[in-house]
Amino acid sequence: MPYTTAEENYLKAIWKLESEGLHASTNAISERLNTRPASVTDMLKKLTEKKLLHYQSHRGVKLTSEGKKISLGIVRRHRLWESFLVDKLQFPWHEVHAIAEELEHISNPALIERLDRYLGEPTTDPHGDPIPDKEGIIKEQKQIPLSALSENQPARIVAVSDRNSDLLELLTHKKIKIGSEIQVIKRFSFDGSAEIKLKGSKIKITVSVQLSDSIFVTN
Amino acid sequence: MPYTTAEENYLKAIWKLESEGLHASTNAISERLNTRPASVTDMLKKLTEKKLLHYQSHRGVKLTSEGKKISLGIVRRHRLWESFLVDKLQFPWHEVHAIAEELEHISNPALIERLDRYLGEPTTDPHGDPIPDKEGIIKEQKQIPLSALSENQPARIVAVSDRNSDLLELLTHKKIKIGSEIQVIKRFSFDGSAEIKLKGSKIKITVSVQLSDSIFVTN
DNA sequence: CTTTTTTTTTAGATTTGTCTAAATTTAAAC
DNA sequence: GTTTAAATTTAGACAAATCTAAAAAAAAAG
Repeated sequence: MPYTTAEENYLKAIWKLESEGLHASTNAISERLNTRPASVTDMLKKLTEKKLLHYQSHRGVKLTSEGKKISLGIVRRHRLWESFLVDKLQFPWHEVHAIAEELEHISNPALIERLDRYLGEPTTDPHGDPIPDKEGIIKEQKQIPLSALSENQPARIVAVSDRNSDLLELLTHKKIKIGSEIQVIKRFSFDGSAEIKLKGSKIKITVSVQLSDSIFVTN
Repeated sequence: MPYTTAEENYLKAIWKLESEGLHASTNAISERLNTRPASVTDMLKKLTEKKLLHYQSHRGVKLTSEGKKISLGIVRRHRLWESFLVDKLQFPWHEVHAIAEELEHISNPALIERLDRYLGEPTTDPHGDPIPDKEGIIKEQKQIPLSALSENQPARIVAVSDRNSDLLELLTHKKIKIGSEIQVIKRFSFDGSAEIKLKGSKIKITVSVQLSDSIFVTN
């Protein structure tokens, strides 16, 4: 019942791949976790024995429903701690991901329940990602990357990738926030960059492909 | 520079023994950590190589000044988290020690600094133990166990052992709190038990030796 | 000051999570 | 459809932290 930090990191990585609609292959997991593929194979076998994964050699893995449950618990803890760090300790959002990666492995249920209540039972974390509830139910809102938004279509930023702290620093600098109303003025096929406008501001902001792939909007 | 959880647990155990005026012998450490003496010997060697301990075979250990610094950092984190859990998350104090044992190993300096500020830079934790400051300076207040307090001598409870969650439950039940003014009415040499009176209350409370060894007072 | 007991250390094994290098399987290219 | 390339797994090794059993050292008892 108690999983190691290593096991939890694998579960979370696999869950993320699945939730991004990607195939959880040995290589994909090894890239996310910065470990060698051979190590991944070993762990996949171990987690399969524990009935957390469906695994067939050379075919990648899928979480079992138990595996999903565990993963959602980890994601919940991670996102609650991120909320705590930003809302209560006033951390700039780009600093919180790494710290939450450590805090998420402390799995005392009473702690998480009290933390949740203390924070006012938030439904999204500082990056706009939904926080699974106690039962592991997560409200995925339909969202598309800014790179897929058509020109002139008004939209609202609902989330940004939390993986890269440099990205978040850039967003802060350009004053791009969760909840901002946004519109793509023009997109350039040469490099995929786009000029966007934030509601309530006259100035145009140029965003690179890399950036528009990391910003998620809804309309 | 980054120490493992196991290393930190040894350092903290040794620091505690030293701060209780005890000799940090292999056996004493092994009892505190619930490990076998053979394992302790191995770790003592390892920590000695890292210049955190002075160690001579069969002679026990002492912390070096670097070892002391590291230990005080761990103690600081532990006590700050305990304060957070009680003051902010409203945990009953007897539940917080175990959780803080996990949180204390997260050693992000910015996190601890912000937590400290958020809590109002507290100087003692919920059990009355002093919290080392950022520089590792700890204000030890002179305190004696209640078992050493003479009859009728008025005193104030300044701390209680935090090691045993059952103890804290008992204290809560008997309404014995940090800061309570207290007096030993009579002590019985048969079993070392004592009858005490709390200021502002008529009723006498009987405390066992075990209990009076775990309550610390000043006068 | 020997003998016995206790404490501590050594020696060797085990588990977990990782690695490298080589072998194998699957997928892609021609 | 072979051949080549990429992905995955196997085999074997290693470091960390633990254990048991046995040996050695120190302390206590006589």
